[in-house]
Order: sequence, then structure tokens, then C-alpha cells
Amino acid sequence: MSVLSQHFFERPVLTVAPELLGKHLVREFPDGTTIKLQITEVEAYDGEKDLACHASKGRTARTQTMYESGGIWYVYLVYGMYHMLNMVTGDADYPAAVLIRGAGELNGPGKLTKHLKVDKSLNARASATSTGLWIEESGVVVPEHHIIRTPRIGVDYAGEWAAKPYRFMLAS
DNA sequence: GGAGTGATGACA
DNA sequence: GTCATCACTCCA
Repeated sequence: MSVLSQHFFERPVLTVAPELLGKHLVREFPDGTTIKLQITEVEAYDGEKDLACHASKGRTARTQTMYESGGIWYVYLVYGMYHMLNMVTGDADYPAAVLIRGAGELNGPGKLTKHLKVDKSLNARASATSTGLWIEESGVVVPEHHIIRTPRIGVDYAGEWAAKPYRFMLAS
């Protein structure tokens, strides 16, 4: 199956996020072993106006990655323990990203990155086979009624933005 | 319900 | 420099 092109990610985050459901997240280690997981849960973070988005604080050393054009990984550490895996979307200078919260049998963004050995060394790297972490077509077509939309998790501080239905899940 | 953990941003 | 906060998970 083909690797999703940078083109795919250079679109509005609310368009890209639901389309990632059902696609394959692929991790390849230096020893050649690969892990391929179907993406089951994502969240969208959309620009400086989105108070739940890190870029609501503006351009900083950390958020710079989100200001790049789509198709690169945004990885950061929360709570001193867990790396979060995000895919940057949209055009350059518009900060937006999709958080991958679940894939395969793994529920929870922290468990996902631990299992796939994803850390900050992948931050700002392209989604590509040369990086060892990428997203590719699965051939699965997800009908719209199999997608569940809910508010995002863990962003209660974001006022009215906490209530936006920016979380997308595959119905089981 | 509450702790662990350390990078990050705000403020001085 | 200090301090509070955090896109989480596990254990009670």
C-alpha cells in the first residue's frame, strides 16, 4: 500500500483528521522489524485561535513544528513520562496537527508511543519510510456512519474550545 | 481518588 | 532564577 504523500496532509486539519481513521500507522525499526496498526482514534488541534492547541500561546521553540507545512511529525513530552504523537497538517505558518490517540489494539496516546518507541527524536521529521515512521493507505473505506465524533480528552481548561467535537473514533 | 514525572511557558 | 501547569497512565 502506498505511503500517504505530503500533499494529503497539506489540507485543513478537520478534513485530514477523520480521513486518517482506518489508515495504517507503520513503524520500522533499524533491525528491520515492522509494526503496522490501523488508526482508530484521533483528535484535531486547529490554529492559534484554538485554546486547546499548544500554538494558542504563539510560536515558541516547542510549537515551531506545528507552523511547518503538513506531513511531518510533532512529538512532545507530557507529565514528564509520555510522548504524544501528532501529524502536522495544513500550509506553512498555520499551526495545526492531528493527535493520534489510538491504533490497533492500543488505546491511549501514551501507551501507543511507548509501544512504538516514539520519542522526541522524531519531532519535525517527515512521515516517510526513511524516517521509520509513516502512514499508508490500508484499502479500508470507512463509511461516514462508522465515525464517532466527541469532544477532546484532557482539555477542560480550553473554555468553549473544550466542547468542540474535534475527536474522531472508529465505531467498533 | 491521587501520585509520579520533567519539559515548558510565565513571570521576576 | 522560581513556580504552576500539563493533549497521561496506573494503582487504590
